[in-house]
Order: sequence, then C-alpha cells, then structure tokens
Amino acid sequence: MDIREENNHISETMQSEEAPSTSEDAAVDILGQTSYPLPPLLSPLGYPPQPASDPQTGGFVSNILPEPAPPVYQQLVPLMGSGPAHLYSQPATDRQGQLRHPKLNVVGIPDNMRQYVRPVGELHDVPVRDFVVPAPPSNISTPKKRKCEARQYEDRLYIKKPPNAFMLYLKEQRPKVMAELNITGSAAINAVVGKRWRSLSKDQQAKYFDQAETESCRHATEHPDWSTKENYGKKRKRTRNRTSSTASASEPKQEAQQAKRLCVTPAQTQPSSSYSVVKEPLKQPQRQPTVTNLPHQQSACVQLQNTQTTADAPVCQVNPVLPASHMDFSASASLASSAPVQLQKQAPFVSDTNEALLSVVEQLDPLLTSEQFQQPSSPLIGPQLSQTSLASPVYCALSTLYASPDTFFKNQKEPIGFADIQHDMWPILPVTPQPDTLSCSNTPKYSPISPVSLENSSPSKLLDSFVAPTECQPMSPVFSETAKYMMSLLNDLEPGPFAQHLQPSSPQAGWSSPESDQSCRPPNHSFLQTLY
DNA sequence: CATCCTTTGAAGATC
DNA sequence: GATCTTCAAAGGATG
Repeated sequence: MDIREENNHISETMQSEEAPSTSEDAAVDILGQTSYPLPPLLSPLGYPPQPASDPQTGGFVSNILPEPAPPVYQQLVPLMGSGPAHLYSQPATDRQGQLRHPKLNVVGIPDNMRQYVRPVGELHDVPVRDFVVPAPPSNISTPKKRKCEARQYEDRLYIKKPPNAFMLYLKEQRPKVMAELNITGSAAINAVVGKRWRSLSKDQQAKYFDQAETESCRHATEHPDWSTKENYGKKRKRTRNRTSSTASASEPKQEAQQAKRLCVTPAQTQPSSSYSVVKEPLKQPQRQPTVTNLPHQQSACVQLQNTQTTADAPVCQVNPVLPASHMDFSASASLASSAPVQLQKQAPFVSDTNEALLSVVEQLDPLLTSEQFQQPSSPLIGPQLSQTSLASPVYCALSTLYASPDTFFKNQKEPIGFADIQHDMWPILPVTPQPDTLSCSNTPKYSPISPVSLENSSPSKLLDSFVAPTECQPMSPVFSETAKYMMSLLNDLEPGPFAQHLQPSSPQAGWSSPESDQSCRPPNHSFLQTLY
C-alpha cells in the first residue's frame, strides 16, 4: 500500500474512532488558542470534495463558512515527507490531540501554511504531520466580515511568485530612493529604481540575479509543485487588455492621467519600457528604427523618427537605453520620468569643454583604456554568420574603418560611436580568431560604428556614443586601438566650432548631482537616438 | 475599498 | 517561435 494511502487509511480510522465530538472541541483541545480563519481546502487528490464555487472568493468559502453560525473548524491533514500540504488534505486527528514531535522540521510546506502544520509521528520512518487548521472566529455575523475573512483565507494560502532580480533590487533601493529624493509614491520610486537598474553594469546586476536564482531555488524547494500558473489570473482582475486590444476613446484620458501622475505632459511621454509599449501599441505606434537590421540587444543607437525634432520639445526625455550603462546617471536621469520636466528650447547642438570630456572619458569603461585585450569569439565556434547584411551601415562603416583605421579616423569629419555589435557581425571583422582566448562566445561585443552628422553633434555626443560592454570583456585589438585613437583625438580636440555653443556650466555636474539637475540629463544624451 | 500606477524579469498564455 | 499577459513589491492615487 502506498504510504500516502496508508496514511490516509490510518487517518480515516483515527478520525472515525477518536475524533472529538465536535470540531469546536477539537480546535480547543488541540490549539488551545484563539481561532483563526480557515484557509481554503485544496484537494488535487479529489478528497475531500471540492467546495461549491464562490465567485467572490474563488470557490472556497461555501463549505468553510456555512450559514448561519459557522462552527469552529478543525482540519487535520496528515503530511508526509516534503510534499505540499495541500496535496494531503485528508481529514485526520491526533490521538491525544497533542504534539508528539514539536520540533520536527517542516519541509516542503508553504510558509503561509506552516502555522497550521504540526508533526504527529512517523510512518515507515517518514514524518507524519497534521495540518491543523485554526477555526475562524465564531462571532462572524455580517457578510462584510465574512468577505474579509474569506480574503484572509486566500491570502494565507496564496503562494507568491519568487522575486526576480529587479524586484530584489527594487526592494533594496526603495528606502534609499525615498530618503534621497524625498518621494513616497511607489510609482515614482519604481521609475527611479528602474532607471538605476538599467544604469547598473551586468556585474552589478549579477548580484541580484544570483539572489533571484537562490530565491527561486528556495521557492522551488519549499513549493515543489508550485508554478506561476497557480497564481495566474488569481491576483486581481486585470483590465489592461482593454487598452492594448481595443483602442478605446478613454485612452487619451488615461495617457493624460498617467502623464499627470508623473508630472510629465503627454507630449513628453514616450514608451520607456516594455510595459508601456505593450500597453499602448495602437495609441502610439512603435517607432521603428530606420535601420532594420540593428542588433536586437541594447540597440541604443537608433534613429527614432519624429523624435526630438521640434524646437519646443524637451531636450531631455526618457531614454530607453543609457549610454555607458555602467555610469551612474540614475538620480538625475531617472527624474526625467518621475519629476516635472523643465522645458527648454533645444539648441542646435551643445558642446562641452575638454575638461568635461576628459572627466567623462575617465568614467568610461576601463575596457577602453585597458592594455589587456582579448580576441573576439570565433565565428567558427560561436554563432555563425546568419543575417548580416552587407548593406548595413554597420558593415559599411566597419569595412571602411578596418581597411585603414588610421586613415579613417584622420579623415573622419564626423564623430564615431561605439555600440553594440552582435555575434553575427563578428565574421565580417578582420580579426583572426583565437579559440584559446575565448571566454564568452555568445555575448555581445562592442565596436566602433556609424558616423553621424557633424552639424548636430559635439565632442560629448561622441562620448555618448560609447556603450560600455556589459556582459564580457573580450575586445579585439582593432577595437581597442580604435578606442585609444579616439581618446587621443578627444585629448587633442580643440573647442573650434563647438566653442560658441559651450554651456556655462559643465554638464558633468548635472549628470552626477540629482539636486543640480532636476529636469533632465544633458541634451547630448538624446544623441543616441540620432547616431544612425 | 478594490484597483491602478510604475518598474524589470520570469513564465504562462495565446496566436 | 514570437508576442502578449500576468505577477512578483509597495504605497499613494483614483473611481
């Protein structure tokens, strides 16, 4: 006989022979404490019978709170091993109504149900535990109270999803952001934290991904049969699909309301997250990059049509991807979406002092100045060339660049940027693969690409076009030399035609000090969107 | 008082 | 397989 079946059999026998005369007696006898609401009965095994469905509470209440005066309930469920408690929802009682092994560890039982579990003995060397369900208050008299208690039942049984990396980071950063920026609204705080999260390097984020993985493993251990499907659709009645599936007339109102909450006018709002994109695809169609074969990941250098083209448009906006993502622009940058935006006339272009440029250079990823370089991943080993278009601006720029890097840069009239380059671009690069140096074969690399128009650029914009490697360090000597060459160009750069557009203060200060720039990041950060 | 808002990531649902 | 949807946290805002 299966242990579970045997256990059930014993439980049934015990219940029939020695169950307290009333459930209330049992509750008082065993618990000796104030009763608690009864959690819902989950019985995947088909026993006891499923309660009648209750639309208010998901179908649990009808046999939990019988009318008119609900008795005090007791439910003793034998638990064995580490199986989830709700899988063993078999009525049973303890012979003496006492804890036989009060210190037995309870494993595999949801945290929110452990309070109901007590060990009662062993069966075939397997710990047997009773699932003691405290009784609900006996003085329930109003439907309102019953509804409230029913919600408590659900909350008690509800096994939540394990937090992901961002959720852990959010939880950690929330009090800090509240203290630093003196804001309380979770929406605004989350926006700030979201920006900070995106500004973190992969290494910095790895800490939280590791924690999330640990949490996930722990969650899986404690709830082996749980999956996100358990909670799907149970949390709340969502209505978001109405905005995505049907372009209702209320959407402009919602958009205005949303912008109002963020103290940003609708004209200033822009999809800054997957959520926003998903939420309002019809209202504000996705602006497609002008280059369709751009790298999918970290496609920071993308021309967004109809973006930042009007004179009254804010010079700063929510930028989906920050340049030099490891640099901490978070405080000031994040305010672009969470704090009132200071409208400014957009200058034709903005330049920087050499001091400011050099200070930015110093903050760039050490990769750009490191003497330790590795070869990129081998196209023979890594992903094969698949969809690289020879007409790609990336390819055109690279072909010219690598044909004669020195000449290319000396004759270059336009700023050069660094951006993400995908693995499928590596085969076109004139770098001899050295498999023995491979350390990260599937991660993006970064390469100089794409010139831009000089009329609308500045030295600092050139710096903006650097996108720090985020996943691994390998970088070809060609890239490195190019980067160093660009540094030398920057060092020798004279104000020249940019001087007349110098700002009175260094933008660097505005980047690093949240208090000094409550409006936005320097306008040159929107430059990423025009790199192509 | 229930739900929304807001973020990113994971995972299930849907097409 | 790509895309969409939901839910993790959390507290003020909203209807």
